[in-house]
Amino acid sequence: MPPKDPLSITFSALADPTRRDIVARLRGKPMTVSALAEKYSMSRPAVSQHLAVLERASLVERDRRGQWIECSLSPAALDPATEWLNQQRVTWNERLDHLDDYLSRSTLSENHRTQEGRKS
Amino acid sequence: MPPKDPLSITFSALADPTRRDIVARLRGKPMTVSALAEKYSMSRPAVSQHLAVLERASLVERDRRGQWIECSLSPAALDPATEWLNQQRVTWNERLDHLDDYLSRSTLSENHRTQEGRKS
DNA sequence: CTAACGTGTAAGCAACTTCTTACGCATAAG
DNA sequence: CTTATGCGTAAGAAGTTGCTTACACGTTAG
Repeated sequence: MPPKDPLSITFSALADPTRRDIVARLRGKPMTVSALAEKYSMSRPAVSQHLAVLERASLVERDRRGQWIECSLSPAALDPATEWLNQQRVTWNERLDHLDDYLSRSTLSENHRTQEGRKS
Repeated sequence: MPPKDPLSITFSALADPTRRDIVARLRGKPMTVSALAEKYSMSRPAVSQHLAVLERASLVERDRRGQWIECSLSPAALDPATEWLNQQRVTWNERLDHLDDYLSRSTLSENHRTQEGRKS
């Protein structure tokens, strides 16, 4: 069967609360697999498999450090998904002015040009 | 057994190329179910089931119009997913922006968690 | 009325997910 | 060396997904 397209891989990687929590937790600092596994009420292999899904989506990298493996985030892999969602917004922008309130604090930064101010 | 959380419902609804195409196609112009089904090489019940998934994610509304059912988007349902994705990126940039502070200060307090403090 | 159309639901099936336990392998420690 | 630790993979159970065909139900046409 044909391999899944990248966007589907990304979205289905994010369609699990444990994996989203891993991403959010790694957002602050890299962690080893066992340090991550302590945070969840499932077995360590289950966490390892979640990490494999995130790695397949290019969201997480694992670096061997002696006996330990340090997991770190590759947040650029979220860009295509974010871009797809923003693409949907473009056509809706007349009806979505309330989104500015919803997102303004997180999206509007001088470092990004992704969100142009809409006509007011 | 426990019901899925809203974010997981949204992301897994988007984790399918047919459903993303339906969302993109419905963007701006409502369509009937059969008009949608003509666009894909699968049976009409399959499209109907995809619509049910999108409806369960509050992304699509079906309105009976006589014999036909018109499908339209409920774009606000994408807000939480967009917000989550942007949150990840913002925190990543905050990390990079704070890196200089982090390296130049010997003591680390949680007082500098604001976005306003990040100018070069 | 009867027939055709637009649609949803039911049942079934193959493929995929998400967990488990058991095991293998490498590194570190005694 | 021998043992413990960190981690991955294998195999299997249980549930979910994505399709199919068959059918039911309401609406429109003749």
